[in-house]
Amino acid sequence: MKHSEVKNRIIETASFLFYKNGYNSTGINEIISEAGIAKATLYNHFKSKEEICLAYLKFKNSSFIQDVEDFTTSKPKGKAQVLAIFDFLELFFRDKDFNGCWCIKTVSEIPKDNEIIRAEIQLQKHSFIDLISKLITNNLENVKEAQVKSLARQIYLLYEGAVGESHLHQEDWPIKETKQLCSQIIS
Amino acid sequence: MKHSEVKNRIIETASFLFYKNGYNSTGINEIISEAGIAKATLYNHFKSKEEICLAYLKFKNSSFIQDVEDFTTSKPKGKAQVLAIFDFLELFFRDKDFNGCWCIKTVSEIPKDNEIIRAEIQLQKHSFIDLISKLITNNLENVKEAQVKSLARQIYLLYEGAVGESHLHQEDWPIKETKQLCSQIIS
DNA sequence: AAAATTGAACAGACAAGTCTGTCTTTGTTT
DNA sequence: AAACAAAGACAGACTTGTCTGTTCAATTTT
Repeated sequence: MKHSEVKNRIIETASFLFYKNGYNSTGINEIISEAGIAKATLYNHFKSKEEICLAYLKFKNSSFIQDVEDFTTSKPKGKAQVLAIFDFLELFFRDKDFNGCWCIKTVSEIPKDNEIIRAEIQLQKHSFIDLISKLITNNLENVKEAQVKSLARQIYLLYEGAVGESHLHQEDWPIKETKQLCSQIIS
Repeated sequence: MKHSEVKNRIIETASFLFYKNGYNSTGINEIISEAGIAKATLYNHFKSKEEICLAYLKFKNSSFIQDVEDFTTSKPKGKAQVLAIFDFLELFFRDKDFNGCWCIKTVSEIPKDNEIIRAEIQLQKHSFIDLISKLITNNLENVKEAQVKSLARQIYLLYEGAVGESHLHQEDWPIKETKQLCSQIIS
């Protein structure tokens, strides 16, 4: 196996396990045995478990941003493209591997003073808010420039609430209610 | 110290540590040394760490429900009493011990198949939704009976989103934005 | 006297990370 | 083409330390 392939395999395996079972509950031994690699190989690619955690967050986020962009742009222009993020979430929720937001999960597990992980997570969330901002300016003509930031944040908050609560309750009414609410505020 | 006082001391100490540092990261040894009791005493009151976790969740929730009720009823009747939950959250957020939602934190840490903990958390959230429903029917006369459930859920989702995101970003704009949004939908 | 608490030792599992030494693959040099 | 070298992957033992939960004799409280 190529060098970069091994690294990807580690990231994918660790991501699957971290997301499914939690960061603290997933041991290095579990990762290597699942990935079918040796421990020294893992530590040849990552200098610590925390470094794998960062790679996990980045991996999840880049897939997510890509998927959301693809999904929304496949919808007809206008309000529909904005509301599409909730339809995307509905699909995400129905997936058997759905386990809520990886950022919230990770923040809940790491010590409060871990600035490195926290900074990465805040960065990711801001990139998502930026995506929503772009969706707004591209699709909602009647929204003034000065309102975009606030509106993007509100939609973001609705989305995040829906992710967490649909996961907690294991039901999809949080998605439906927030989509309904979003529809109200963009009309 | 009385028997029940010891038990309360364990619950308070464990709650403080679980909430601050996380459930998995808090060991039994830390709890007993912080509470100043012997390990056998702890296991005389609780048969497992999971049982302490349940007591922790119940302890946090009953304080919370009580505090929210006291705070909202101290405000003038009408819209203000509903919006007061976001002012309450603002105070909660400014508290140095604020660490987000204990339910979300705990759900993020426990195995997916732990039905006992999960059931308790869902119960707590429903009791909070009930509280919001009562706030609506007591304060918003123009809301029809049939709309109460949906509106309560929406306000609940706004609140929960605000808790999680203010914690994640360590800023209070999520609280301000959701309060603004709430104000819009109840007018 | 009965009940509860104490400290300390204990068991057994598991954690992150290091290290030794071997095997395989790749690419370069002769 | 053959010999060689360097890189990286391999298994797995090992260190150091933490974890939950149990046991027990001694002491304190009621």
